[in-house]
Amino acid sequence: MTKDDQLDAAFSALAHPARRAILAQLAQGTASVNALAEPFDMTLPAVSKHIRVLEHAGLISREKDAQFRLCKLETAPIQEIASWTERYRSIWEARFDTLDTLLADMKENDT
Amino acid sequence: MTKDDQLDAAFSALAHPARRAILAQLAQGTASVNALAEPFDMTLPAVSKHIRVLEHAGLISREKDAQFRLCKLETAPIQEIASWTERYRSIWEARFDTLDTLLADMKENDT
DNA sequence: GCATTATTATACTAATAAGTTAATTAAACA
DNA sequence: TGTTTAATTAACTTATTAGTATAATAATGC
Repeated sequence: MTKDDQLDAAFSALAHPARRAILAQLAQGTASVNALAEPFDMTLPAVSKHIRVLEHAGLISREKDAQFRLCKLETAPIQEIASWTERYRSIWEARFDTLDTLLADMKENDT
Repeated sequence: MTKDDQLDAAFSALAHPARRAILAQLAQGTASVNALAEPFDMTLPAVSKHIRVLEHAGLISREKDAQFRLCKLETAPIQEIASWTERYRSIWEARFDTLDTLLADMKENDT
């Protein structure tokens, strides 16, 4: 899988609020599928599918524990995304500086 | 539009390599639709649609200039995503520390 | 006014996504 | 062994996505 494919999968997986909510739950620690499904107004197979999508994107891993499948957050794809956003930081900071200068100017000139 | 919807739109828009490539082009400065389409092996209407998706997600804005529609990168949604990833930074740093400690341990004990 | 250039709209196809219900697998437990 | 609990698979529906070709709009420049 190319880097682009990995980003495709990660961005696409994160483009659903239920899946982001599942990751937020997993930030508190590992959990079973049933536990993860509990807060949602959705059938279990639907949640199961969301979990598969997250796993396919490498955002979670799974471990069998008796009759449970414990899900665990994996951060690598999130780090990839964070690093992708960094390429744009200089742009937004430059624009913020511009806005900042403009605001300072306005204050100085009492406009 | 709720914050969740904004993130949905942004993540979803970024889940296509052509759209990320368009943003990369726009990081160099504004550009017309034709200029943006040039590097792609794709029809113009297809690129036009990708641009609409980016605009809908707030990732670009447009300005009419004669017969051209100049596209401009907008960083707000990228900042939102960067900020979303930050919630998980403590987790990946903690794990890195663990790995780090483990490696140091191995070295110390010559295992 | 008319041809050219830039862009979008329309109409269509094929693939994928998100959800459902019902059936199945697999381990635990009594 | 039979039942319960956990989770997935299968089959299906509906909606959306990504692309195409072709037609339409809109401004420019001769």
